[in-house]
Amino acid sequence: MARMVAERADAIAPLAEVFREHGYEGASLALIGKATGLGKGSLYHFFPNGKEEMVQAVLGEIGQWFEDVVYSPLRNQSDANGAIGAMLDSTDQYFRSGRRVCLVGALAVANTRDLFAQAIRGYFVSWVDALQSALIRQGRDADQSRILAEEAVLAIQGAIVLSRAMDDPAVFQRAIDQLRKRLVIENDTSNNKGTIDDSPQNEGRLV
Amino acid sequence: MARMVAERADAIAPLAEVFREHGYEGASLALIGKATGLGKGSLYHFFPNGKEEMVQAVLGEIGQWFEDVVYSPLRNQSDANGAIGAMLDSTDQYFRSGRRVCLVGALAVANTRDLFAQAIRGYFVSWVDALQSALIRQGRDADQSRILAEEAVLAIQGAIVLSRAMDDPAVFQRAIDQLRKRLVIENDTSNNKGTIDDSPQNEGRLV
DNA sequence: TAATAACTTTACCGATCGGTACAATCGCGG
DNA sequence: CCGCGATTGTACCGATCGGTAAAGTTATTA
Repeated sequence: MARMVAERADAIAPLAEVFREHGYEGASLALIGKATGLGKGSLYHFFPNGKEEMVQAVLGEIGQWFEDVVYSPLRNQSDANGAIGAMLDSTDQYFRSGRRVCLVGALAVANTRDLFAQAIRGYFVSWVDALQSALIRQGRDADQSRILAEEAVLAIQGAIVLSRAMDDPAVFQRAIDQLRKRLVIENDTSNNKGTIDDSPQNEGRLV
Repeated sequence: MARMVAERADAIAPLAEVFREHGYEGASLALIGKATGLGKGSLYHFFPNGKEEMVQAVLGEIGQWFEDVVYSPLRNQSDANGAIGAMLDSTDQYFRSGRRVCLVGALAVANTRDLFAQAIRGYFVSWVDALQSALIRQGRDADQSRILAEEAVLAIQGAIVLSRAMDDPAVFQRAIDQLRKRLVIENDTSNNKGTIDDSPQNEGRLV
């Protein structure tokens, strides 16, 4: 027989899925128990503060994953341009082209926002800051990078909403494509370094 | 004493607010009763199919409002450029610079999406189609207009999420500003119906 | 192997859920 | 002023909610 004694860490991933799919209030202890394979006793053993602690644990795990896979490369990787491209790839995979909801974004628009305000805010602030850092290292102006980073993060959240509303992952993928055009500087080794066009129509595009 | 007998139409606005603030599952009949001032008896008299019918009624009202105020001008107004600008103004006001959640967007990411899939899809399809129509009438390429319209609608949804997550309406307003730069063509020196606003907020912009 | 800690099962709690039934009340046309 | 349909208040339903208590079982350690 497989091990009867579970570990807290094993519950995090199923918890994340059930909260993503049903939201904070919609995820009942019955659903949570089914998703994790744990009874109430075990759940309250690992998370004495109930659902709130479960979500906090999930948010911590999500934050750590993004820190390792997305934010840290954006901040530290010498190839800023490559880090931005990798961010778009990771994001597309993580959100399954919009089929998977962003739990943090969903919590941000729910009435339970205040309970997790700090974690929600931190998630997005880190993302925008890290992306801005990479954009600046690409050689862009700091203010323009700020705007661009905010626009990019916001577009990803909006793309999830819209692609789910349309029930069409292509919507999400088009949004990622557009972001790639606006954020990643194509480097033809043959030609000059080029300049960055900050005009409204071609904002941030290399010309 | 005010009239004791309520009308169904009077309940729609409070219903919209309570569903916006608490979501479909989170809006209990107790909350709904408090928000509308109606008891269960009245509520089930006006909406025999319960909460689902209430939300459908709200979605219908929302759709009608956007049709009248946003979509129709985008499609039919001869001044396409002006209609786009007006759309951004209306949107900023309607969503209270991100302080007010988009019910349709919130339903799109909730697990109850399937119940209202048709209305949700119609809301966004109409928006994107109408905006594309205006962009084409501005003289833009059809394919590019499609992409741009999708990006704009998506950005508005994302801006709501992000500005709520940050608890900062300025995030929403920056997003609207950026959209104005990208969507509204300012260079029409020919027949200029507007005036130049020199106030700090709108310096040098056509209003 | 005995003691102890970690984990699980089960039964149960009061509160609230969405929804129903129905009698009482209201406004209005006759 | 009557009668009738539209509206409302209230009591109630079974189900489920999040959470607690405590006895039982398993793994770890000494």
